[in-house]
Amino acid sequence: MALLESGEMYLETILILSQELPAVRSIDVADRMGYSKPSVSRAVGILKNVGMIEVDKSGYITLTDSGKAVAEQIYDRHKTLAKGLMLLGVDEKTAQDDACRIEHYISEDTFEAIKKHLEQMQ
Amino acid sequence: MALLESGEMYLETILILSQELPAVRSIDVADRMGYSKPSVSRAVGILKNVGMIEVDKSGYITLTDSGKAVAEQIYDRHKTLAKGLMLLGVDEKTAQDDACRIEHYISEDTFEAIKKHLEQMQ
DNA sequence: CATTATAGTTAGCCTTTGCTAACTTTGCAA
DNA sequence: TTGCAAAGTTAGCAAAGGCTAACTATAATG
Repeated sequence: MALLESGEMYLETILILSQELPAVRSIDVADRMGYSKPSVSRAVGILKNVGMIEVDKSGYITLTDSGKAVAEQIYDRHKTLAKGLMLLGVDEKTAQDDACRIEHYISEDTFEAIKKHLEQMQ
Repeated sequence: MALLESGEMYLETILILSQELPAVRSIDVADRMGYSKPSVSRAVGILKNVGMIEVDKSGYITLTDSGKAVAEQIYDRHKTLAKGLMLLGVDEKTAQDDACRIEHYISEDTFEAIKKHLEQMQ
């Protein structure tokens, strides 16, 4: 009953949606991720159980401090990696897609090294 | 009955072992990857069925042309990514581990862009 | 108020990819 | 030749994370 890479994607999506919408519901997450309602329902239940999000009686989802920390870390990675790949000449769509996968699989050390390198490049 | 990221890892491991050993058996793959014999047995069966490897009556495994193409692509990515990360200051162990994961998740475009960039850096 | 659309949940299936337990098969050595 | 060790297979479990079908609950509309 865990949630690993997929959990990170849910949290990142919730963060992004919370910057776009006045309130985030499961259905918004499902629409954005292209997943079914039951898949999101289960993921939301798990993320709630592990203390990453809170869901009020109206079904509005908010990130807890720890959930926000994870979401922001991943989103930060996403933006940095995507921007970096575009800097290397990769087209926007591909850069976004690849960043979206890589972001879950690199260590903190590697991310920091890449980030520093990209800063020096400019 | 497919084999995706895991299949790539099996093929890469078979390629590496075939450069180290006179012949590669399932047990060698199991030992190297730290997997159980049944896990490898199934993977070998699938890779054989999809035409990525051949297994003779003695149990010796060889890559087919298509299997070798995949294995070499992944191994090439691995070496390039790991070397690149070390160039950015990531320690060897971390670079190896991260390369081992990233190698399965990037597009050809992204890999080529990274490779070109690393070449220009030197 | 009754109906319908929207949101969420429950139950249960499927695939991938690991595992253990328990066989079978084979080869070598006493 | 018997007999064990090493290699491989079979059967079946587990977890993660998608899915559909079908239900419930709520909200909005005629």
